[in-house]
Amino acid sequence: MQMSPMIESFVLHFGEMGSKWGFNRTVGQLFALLVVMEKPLTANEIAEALSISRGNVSMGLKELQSWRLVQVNHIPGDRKDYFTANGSIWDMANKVFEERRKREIEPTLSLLRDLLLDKPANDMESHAQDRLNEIHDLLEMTTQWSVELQHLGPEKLQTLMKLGSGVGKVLDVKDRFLSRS
Amino acid sequence: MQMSPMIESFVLHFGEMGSKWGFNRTVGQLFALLVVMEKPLTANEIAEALSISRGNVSMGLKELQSWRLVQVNHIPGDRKDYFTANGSIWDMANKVFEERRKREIEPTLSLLRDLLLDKPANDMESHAQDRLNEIHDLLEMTTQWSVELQHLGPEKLQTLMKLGSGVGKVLDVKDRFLSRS
DNA sequence: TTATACTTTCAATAAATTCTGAAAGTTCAA
DNA sequence: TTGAACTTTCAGAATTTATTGAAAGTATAA
Repeated sequence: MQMSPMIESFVLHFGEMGSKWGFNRTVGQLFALLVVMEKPLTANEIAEALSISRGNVSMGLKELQSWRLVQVNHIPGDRKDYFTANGSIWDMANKVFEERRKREIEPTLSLLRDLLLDKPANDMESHAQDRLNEIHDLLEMTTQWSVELQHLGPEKLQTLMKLGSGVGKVLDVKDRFLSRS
Repeated sequence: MQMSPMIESFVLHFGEMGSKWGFNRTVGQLFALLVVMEKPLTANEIAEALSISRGNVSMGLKELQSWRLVQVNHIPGDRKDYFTANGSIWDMANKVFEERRKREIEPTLSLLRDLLLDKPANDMESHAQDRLNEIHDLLEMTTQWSVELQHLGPEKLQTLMKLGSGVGKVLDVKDRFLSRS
């Protein structure tokens, strides 16, 4: 399976960016390839296309499955696993976002909660706790918000985003509306 | 400079999380320590507190400066550099967010724009371009949005976040308001 | 049950990243 | 100027992470 130059640059770039996005190079490439390909691919085709070992592909697919980003398909009478990217681009972005929240934010939030339970032993700790508290509140608020935005569903979210900074105006409208009643 | 157990767990945790947040362990620890400390610290104090080499501290501080997260202070009659975290927790979160956008999103957006300029050579490329286009639009929209939200300023942003999923209702209110005139 | 066509695992190795500490650089008071 | 007090740099060492490929595992058809 030969990649066209366009697809190849995309795949390689996603590999490089992969590390910034929470997975490694191979996983990034794997994902990019599956997203861009029309047909489901077998593990061997993937290994060949990316010039990496079969074992590495297996690991990478496992990782992508833990992110719920790929789907396994079967063809009747064929014993191989066929892989595709799972869901629309929007769905995938959502999953990456959510997964990263779980991995990057939740553990910190949980530690902060623990540390804030203890009484500060001295001035230094007291000041430190103030800072921890600010961080906790910020993380909690943004987490909460992102959860709620996801529940809003794609359509409303898209409306909201297109509104852009116009959101400020909407808030004003709301204030005016409320103060009238 | 001895860290209290509470501060130590915080610092160590931030070190571990650091890698998920776009910097390495040492940089994460450095940052956590500066955030939590009331007084400015010298590079030597930091090295001692974290039990790492002086050179490593110098590198780490340089990195944090590139994120605009630390400030250098001087005390008259003292030749040493004194470091503190720069701005409120809110400011720092903003900076991290913005910096990550620049590093994680912009390069991809720029590559996608390039790849979308070429005419697709065949069916496979045509399908691939459709996918690239979806990704491009999504990234562009969210980038745009996050820029505008930042310009909104902390107060309005906080109002908006506290509104949570109530934002859906506000959108409805806006619709009703508009359709009346 | 065996052979076959596949997948997964994992120990060894390769590659990438981080860290150290000695040396070089800078600044400033004397 | 000099030299003391500091900072930065960078080559090599240590550590961490990723990759390979051979061996083990699994499912199916005959």
